[in-house]
Amino acid sequence: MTSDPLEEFSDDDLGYVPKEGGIAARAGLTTEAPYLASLNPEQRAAVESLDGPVLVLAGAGTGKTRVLTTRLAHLLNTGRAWPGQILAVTFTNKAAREMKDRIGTLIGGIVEGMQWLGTFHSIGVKILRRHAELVGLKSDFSILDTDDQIRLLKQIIQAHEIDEKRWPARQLASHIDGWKNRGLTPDKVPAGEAHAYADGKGALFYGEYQERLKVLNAADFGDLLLECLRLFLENPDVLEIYRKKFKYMLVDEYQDTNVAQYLWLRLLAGGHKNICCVGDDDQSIYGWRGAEVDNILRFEKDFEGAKVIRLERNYRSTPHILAAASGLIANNQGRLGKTLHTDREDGEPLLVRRHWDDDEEARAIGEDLEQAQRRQENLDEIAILVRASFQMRSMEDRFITLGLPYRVIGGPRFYERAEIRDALAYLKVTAQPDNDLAFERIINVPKRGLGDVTVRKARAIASANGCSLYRASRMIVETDELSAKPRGAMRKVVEEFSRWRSLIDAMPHTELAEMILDESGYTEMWQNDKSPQAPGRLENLKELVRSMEEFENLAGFLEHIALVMDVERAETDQKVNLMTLHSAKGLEFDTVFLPGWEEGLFPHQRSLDENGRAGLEEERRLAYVGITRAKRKAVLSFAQNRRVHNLWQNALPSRFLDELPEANVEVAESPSSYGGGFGWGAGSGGGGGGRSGLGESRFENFEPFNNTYSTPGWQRAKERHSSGQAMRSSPSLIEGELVTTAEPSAERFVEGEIVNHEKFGPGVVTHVEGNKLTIEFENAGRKRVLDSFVTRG
DNA sequence: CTGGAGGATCTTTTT
DNA sequence: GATCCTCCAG
Repeated sequence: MTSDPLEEFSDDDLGYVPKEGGIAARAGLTTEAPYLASLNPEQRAAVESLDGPVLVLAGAGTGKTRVLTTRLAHLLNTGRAWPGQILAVTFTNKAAREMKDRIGTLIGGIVEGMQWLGTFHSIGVKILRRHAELVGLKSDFSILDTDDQIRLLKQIIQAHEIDEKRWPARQLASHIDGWKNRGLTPDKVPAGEAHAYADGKGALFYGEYQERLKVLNAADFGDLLLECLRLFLENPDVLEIYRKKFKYMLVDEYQDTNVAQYLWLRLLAGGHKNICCVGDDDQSIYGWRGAEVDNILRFEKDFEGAKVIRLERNYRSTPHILAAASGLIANNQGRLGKTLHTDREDGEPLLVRRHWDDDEEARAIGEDLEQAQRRQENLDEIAILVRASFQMRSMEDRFITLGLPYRVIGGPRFYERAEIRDALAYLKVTAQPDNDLAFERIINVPKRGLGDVTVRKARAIASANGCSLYRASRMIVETDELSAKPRGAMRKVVEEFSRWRSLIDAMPHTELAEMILDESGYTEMWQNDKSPQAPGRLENLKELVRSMEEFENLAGFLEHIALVMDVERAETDQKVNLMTLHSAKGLEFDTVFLPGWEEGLFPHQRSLDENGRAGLEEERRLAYVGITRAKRKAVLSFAQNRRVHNLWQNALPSRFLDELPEANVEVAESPSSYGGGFGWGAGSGGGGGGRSGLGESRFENFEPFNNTYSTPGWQRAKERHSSGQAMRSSPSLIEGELVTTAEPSAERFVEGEIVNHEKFGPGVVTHVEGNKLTIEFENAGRKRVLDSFVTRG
């Protein structure tokens, strides 16, 4: 079969224009493709508007992925473009894979030709490797992960003798990431911002870091885009190649693009302007890592003559769920505005539950899950979505006790585990001897007597000779620079690596990997380790070798894992899903549990403190994402007491709960609510319900717990809450509300005051920070608590 | 150079 | 509570 047009198409046929009718015509299909018939009018418009800039505003559950894939199929089917002429970018590997799969089922094997369907990063790498020399790299440059990045920055910080305690490398890394996200090279960093780190050394270090990367022939994640952008800007001829090549562009989750990505897209779309962006401003939840909601809000201005298509018909959720989510998100100001509607008529209101503490919350959810299990419901269709990962622990504890099958999605990434990184470092050094960071990582793992001193000597030789650490190590063993013991150890390491390298082409890469791990003593190190995690780590190492089987060779495997930080595990058993709200985006479940709707946790205090109103709105979008994951049922809950860092904090119902339309919400006391043995102890002072302040949460005082809310601490907390609510109308004051808001002086505690805490007993206030008190308790030691938990005397 | 003890910091989310 | 880091004694 030489008639397959794809076989004749080479990626370098840039000027090639497919003949009229394209693949479909050749294959003898009719003009009215069957896949169009099943679309609703808006979806169809989104699929068929092929020319010029198009923004598809796709609300939650409106068939976004379907539109994207059908549009791709349509482009191919109508002969507008060959697979290799379409650029389709996503944010996650998962999304890219899913799109590939779905196109595959739609139009068969053509997917193979879609070489430019992938994440921003993977496409960036592909382009960079081809033109690496133009940005000061070699085409086999290595890709640093966050960990490598931090270690490299630490070296730079140390070289400048900066106190790393005061200026953590992490912080510098996040500044640099931020700059890269905004498309700023070191020379472009605004002077004011350079001062954010180490009294103005930020930009300087950024520059040095970039230089080091070039010497190491490496790029970090941010570079994959930024350097690509620089490549295009400095080499118009290169840009022109890609402008011609990509006749059509497709962008998924456009609301998540950062400035660098936006600039990159705009450059590429500059010629033909056939760019279609799909997204939902209401689901923009990645502002903290540089995403600019503004990109989507500004689309019509940026791309002249843009067509905007709204997908508002929801195929996922019940009317109650949709109405609740819509009511909530309507509180946001910066949005394009959409009204989701559905034809469904069934459904029950959202359930809001109050719990005493996080354990009770977990217990209640556990009971619901057991019931669902008894009713033979599909556990895969149930999810618990939490704001912060620490919330997962009480859930997991409970599920383990109950023997409920569950899976954690997103959790600690496989490739980020220490043992996996070590093993990978061995493989990397074998394949790429000049990978200094990898070599440094394992030069003394397992312990072989090559400590700091030895490594420093080797590094000195390396920089004196302008060569890599590995080469320097080879040189150093020929000299008397090292004393006998380290020299012998070093010689052994270096020789082993060169032996392993010589075997790369001689044996299957999986076997080689096993051999390296065994002969280096790495496996043995964990076998001798008595910690309870050790067997799991050995298991992970086996899993790693197993996962290598899918790849042709070592180099292919290493390239893959640099970009795909997660491993897909085939799961067949039915399990309840546990994950963060962020990783739930794009998924849907029959029933969704949303625990932890408390002020400070959700919305997260940090979001409010650091980003004020914008932070609050992003949190609200996160809430919107959470609710709209549910097809049939959503159960929201909040706990009045939550353990954070092992000390108890009292909490108030999230303002988001109050923003849900009453008609769509049903309030329930926790089914297993008996308050436990904690008790509020003191205070019976009656009549607490007298306040009818506008700001009071309607979830604070429902029966039958009313009487417990009259303690002085609770009263204070309520007042604070209402002052917080008052601030909602004057958004500029959002920052620092609740926890740091000053109360009327009469209520404040001062240092040295003797106080009593319901749980910890008597103690002395040693420090006051807003309403956070540090108290030296007679029996419980030093704790940080909120003032509403203690009484005078 | 190693290992253990003690201390600080932290828990938003990802390529 | 956990992990990561630093410091100090062998």
